[in-house]
Amino acid sequence: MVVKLDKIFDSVNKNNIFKNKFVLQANYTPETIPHRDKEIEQIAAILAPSLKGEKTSNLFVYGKTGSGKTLSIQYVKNELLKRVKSNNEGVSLKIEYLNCKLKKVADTEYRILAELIKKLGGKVPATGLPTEEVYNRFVELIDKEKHLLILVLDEVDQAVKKISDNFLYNLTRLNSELSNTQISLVGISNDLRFLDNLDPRVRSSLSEEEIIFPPYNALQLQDILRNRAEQAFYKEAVGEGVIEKCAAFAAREHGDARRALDLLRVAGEIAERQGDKKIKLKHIDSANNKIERDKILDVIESEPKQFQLTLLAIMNLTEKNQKIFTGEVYGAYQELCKKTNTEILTQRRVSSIISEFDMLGLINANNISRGTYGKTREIKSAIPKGIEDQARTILKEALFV
DNA sequence: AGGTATTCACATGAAACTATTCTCTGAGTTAGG
DNA sequence: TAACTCAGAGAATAGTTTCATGTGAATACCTGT
Repeated sequence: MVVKLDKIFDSVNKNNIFKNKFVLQANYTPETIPHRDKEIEQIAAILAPSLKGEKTSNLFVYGKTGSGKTLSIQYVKNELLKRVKSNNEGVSLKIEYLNCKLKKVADTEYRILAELIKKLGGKVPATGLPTEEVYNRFVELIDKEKHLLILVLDEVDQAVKKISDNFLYNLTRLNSELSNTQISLVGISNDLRFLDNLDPRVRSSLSEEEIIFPPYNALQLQDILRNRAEQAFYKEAVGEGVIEKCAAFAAREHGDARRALDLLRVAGEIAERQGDKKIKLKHIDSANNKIERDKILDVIESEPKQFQLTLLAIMNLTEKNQKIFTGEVYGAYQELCKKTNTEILTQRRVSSIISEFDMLGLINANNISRGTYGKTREIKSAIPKGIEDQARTILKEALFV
């Protein structure tokens, strides 16, 4: 055993691939953002009036995941703040960034406000207050002194989906209640249709300005990857065609740069673990599989118990039949509940759970009608064959079946 | 044969309920002066 | 009398249940030829 571990530790020590892995991690902010000059300039132009202490237009930013939205905004934000500091003209500018997607941080109106208050140096209990009161405290806090406040709401679509859009309406309307401070909103979304199903009042005020981030194409992705790879890896560690292949993979997925970087990092990790001195093309393939697999298994593992029971029921049934229906799933689910001594939920609820799995992409469900035999959903497992067994094991362990 | 009515087995939505978590408030209690 | 404790009221949220309503097409049921 000892020998084995030594080997592993040695291989880490030798580490002839990574120079600085941090560069490839998701939360790393590079100094340069290639191929986004135009967008950054636009953002800067829109937000520039804030330097003079004027309220800027509200801004709405679109773009698929990994197209550099957040990065660009952060960049402009930092530059603005730097400028304000050096200008020293007594303009008090605050820019707060908030990611609305993070669970437990910001998925209700209350929590978003609470989080903002916390970031601005205030304090508010995690629960117990009426939402109205939190608004008041928020207003009180920011209106105390003369400020210019720019709120950056990342993934607003998520927030609105969960909360309803009058939360945004309240925010836009807040300016009229403020005497000292002015608020501008910057919304970031990766859903292009998001604005369409928004209250017209909110829409018009939120999207005074709009910027669309086009996805990166394969060549641009290569640039980005090369840029980072230089810092992340030792010179000889990246094999021929590796960058190109990563870029190609990610380009296929709507030009997601984050995905491309992940791919490169995981490929590096795999190469390292296998004791190779170089990242080769085959490592990328395994990396691609691994990322895909981990994503699915993570989701499965972190799902609540009732969800896991439902999923196991579905998996057990799909093993026997190609096509299964809601009723059968509910039946199998009930059996499992009895076996595991779990409370049985109503069919209505299980139906919702099935819908959620569909959204997560763990299953495919289609509404079909079977004539006299009723209308139902036809369910198919979307878990790749290769990891079904692993998935099943995880489920069984989690449920003590 | 062709047309229409029925019927099934759920889907989908809305509202109401439950348990839990947390703050705030004010009454009652305690300890010190 | 000030400080402290503690129970109860009120809020918010997640996860559910209850109730109500919707629905697509295979089949049953007519109907007139």
